[in-house]
Amino acid sequence: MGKKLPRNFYLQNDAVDAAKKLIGKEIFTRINGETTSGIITETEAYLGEIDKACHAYGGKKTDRTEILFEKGGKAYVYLVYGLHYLLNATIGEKENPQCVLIRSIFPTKGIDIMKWRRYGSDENKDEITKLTNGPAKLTQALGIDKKLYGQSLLSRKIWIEERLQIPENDIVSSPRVGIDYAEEFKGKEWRFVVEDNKIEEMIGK
DNA sequence: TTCCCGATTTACT
DNA sequence: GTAAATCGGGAAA
Repeated sequence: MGKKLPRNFYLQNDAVDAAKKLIGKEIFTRINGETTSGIITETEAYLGEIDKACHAYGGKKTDRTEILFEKGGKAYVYLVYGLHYLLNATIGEKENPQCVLIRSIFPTKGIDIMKWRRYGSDENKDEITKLTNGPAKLTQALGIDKKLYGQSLLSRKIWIEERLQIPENDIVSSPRVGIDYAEEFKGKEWRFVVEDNKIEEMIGK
């Protein structure tokens, strides 16, 4: 079993570094006694007050964003397009509202449970990676919704563990997705991806 | 109180 | 390739 990431990991004041380091870690939820997990394969960094793509840009504190301003290591969950919940890990000391969006995971534990949550049955025969290869897909599979807003990432409901050491060369950076409004920040390569087949090689599937 | 539109997914043509 | 689904945050009025 892996080791839970310590509080200190989330207190660094550099979401870009944190986003890179979260690649290859394993995220778990335990909802209604059912444990599900996956290895993180895609992340994006949101750099807080200075970042026009970040919800806390300009220090904007609202009911939705207030958790970003607390000490790092919490789940920032919010609804997009009226339909989908997205999950972020908050990063930084108090009053430093950075975060990392988890955009894709490689399913590991509780795969049948995740299939039920996504498809309403465990019969689906799509490639396993399709189960959780999107920011809203993985929240649905992991059973994450508004109830986990603000939940500590060192809790029993949701947490992240050490897992794979991904070689630097296997992590590809690119511009973030869906933030064209962010002007000079839209080109920043603050998105990090490792290919699914690298994960498969490393865990021997 | 009204109005606009989004850090997406899925099912169409 | 385009469009529908569907909620609520937050700015404007």
